[in-house]
Amino acid sequence: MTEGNTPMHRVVYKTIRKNIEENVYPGDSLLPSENEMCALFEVTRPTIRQALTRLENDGFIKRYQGKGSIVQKVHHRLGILSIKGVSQVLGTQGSLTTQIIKKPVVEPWPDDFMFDLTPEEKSYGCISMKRLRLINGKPIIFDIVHLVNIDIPRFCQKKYEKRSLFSTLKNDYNIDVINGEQNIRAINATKEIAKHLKVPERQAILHLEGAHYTSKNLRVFSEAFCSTDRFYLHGSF
Amino acid sequence: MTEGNTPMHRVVYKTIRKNIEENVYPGDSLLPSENEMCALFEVTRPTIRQALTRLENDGFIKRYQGKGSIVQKVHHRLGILSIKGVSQVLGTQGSLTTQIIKKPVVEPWPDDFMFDLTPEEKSYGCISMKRLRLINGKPIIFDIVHLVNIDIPRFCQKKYEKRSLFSTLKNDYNIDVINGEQNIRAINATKEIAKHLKVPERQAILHLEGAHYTSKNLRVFSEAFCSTDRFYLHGSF
DNA sequence: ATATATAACTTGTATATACAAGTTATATAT
DNA sequence: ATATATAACTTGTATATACAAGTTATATAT
Repeated sequence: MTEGNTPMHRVVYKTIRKNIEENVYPGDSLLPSENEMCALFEVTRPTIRQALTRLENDGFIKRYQGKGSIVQKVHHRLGILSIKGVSQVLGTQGSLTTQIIKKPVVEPWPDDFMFDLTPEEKSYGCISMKRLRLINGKPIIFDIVHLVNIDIPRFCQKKYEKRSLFSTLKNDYNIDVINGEQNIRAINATKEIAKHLKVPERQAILHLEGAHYTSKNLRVFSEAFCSTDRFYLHGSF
Repeated sequence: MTEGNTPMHRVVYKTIRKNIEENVYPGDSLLPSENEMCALFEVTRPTIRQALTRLENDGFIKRYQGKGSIVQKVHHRLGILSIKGVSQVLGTQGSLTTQIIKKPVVEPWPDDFMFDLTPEEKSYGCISMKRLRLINGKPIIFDIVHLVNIDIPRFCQKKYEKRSLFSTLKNDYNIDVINGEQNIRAINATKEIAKHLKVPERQAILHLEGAHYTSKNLRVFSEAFCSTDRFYLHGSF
């Protein structure tokens, strides 16, 4: 009924999602039918359907009565929003690359941190790093990450140019993001932000403050500044 | 098993949601238990649970094992995001009021409309109106609505200062929003936008282009400009 | 080769039933 | 009045079963 302590509907959800993210089930393909998955996972249809409902809700698949479940193309995401090109000529928005502006380093929290911290979190201190994300060589996001310094071994020594921070946490440390929140504003670019994003100073920039809640005693905070002249954020509901 | 043509899990979802929105179940209160609702709606637990799962997913309730389902306070929403004050001293963000800048009027589509239109939609033309939304007298959103002119009787004669456009569609015309999408950018305020929002020209403004898909052959488009110096948009995932 | 009817698949909706795990109310002992 | 154990509630997880409604594959007739 469960695998270890994980309920089967969660096991099914995670497995299918992982297969989608790793292109085992590519975008636009049909997932195995519900009956096939019952055999695969050795559970019954209501359990499979619970997992599929959540996958559909999270945007990974779309279900059609009588036809099957179609895998949706994975978009680059920023919290609840995905990044989309002003011109769709890029296909899947071109390749997203990352430059590390400031490598991960242990330091005290900034004085006026954007989210309230618990006393425990304050006492741990934080690890911070700065990244620039580019699509086709054009900088579109400048972000500053802070995570609680709960003494994750060798975290600061790892390379993040080619690996997602969150997939590193998941794969190397078995730390999963459970949920999160984002605050969104528009600000005029400061000199520093303008320099990183290669836009004129005072140009309008999206400012996103996000907090991710994980399966361990670890919150990950991100402050992202996005240039939206050639790319925008997209949400559906 | 269904009510008219509506499956019971949807009837349950709509009824509970309506009761929450109309304060029959106020924020922070306990919903009736699943067993009580089975009796109320004359269905079984899986059907109730399907509706509750969706209510929780949409942010209306939060469920606690062994305890019950707590109604969440309703926030003013803009698509998938809610409006939150920079200072939470406002409680539920103060009162949101609406001024109609331009009353609903039938007119041709703008030449360079933000979303692609079908030939059918183009031939119908549109109804458009402009609104200003204020919190505690401070303008925060200037929005321009276009909806396809499918000949909704007396639509242009109705008052929208005190009524939601979407609740008017739902209650007077039985037209429900099914889903939608939003594109989000930051722009520098033009002279017109600055005037409406009472901010300096060229100040950074959130620009949201939204399309709502309804139960009838009607799409509703909204172009919103948001001042985020005292309020910001919030999303959770 | 083509059209049509039907079989066989798919997802959608729903009831019935059972037990696990968490919280709250109540009974009892002191 | 207080502490503790237990009963009674809640939501969480899951199997079993059946039929509805939509799509696709196949069989058959021409």
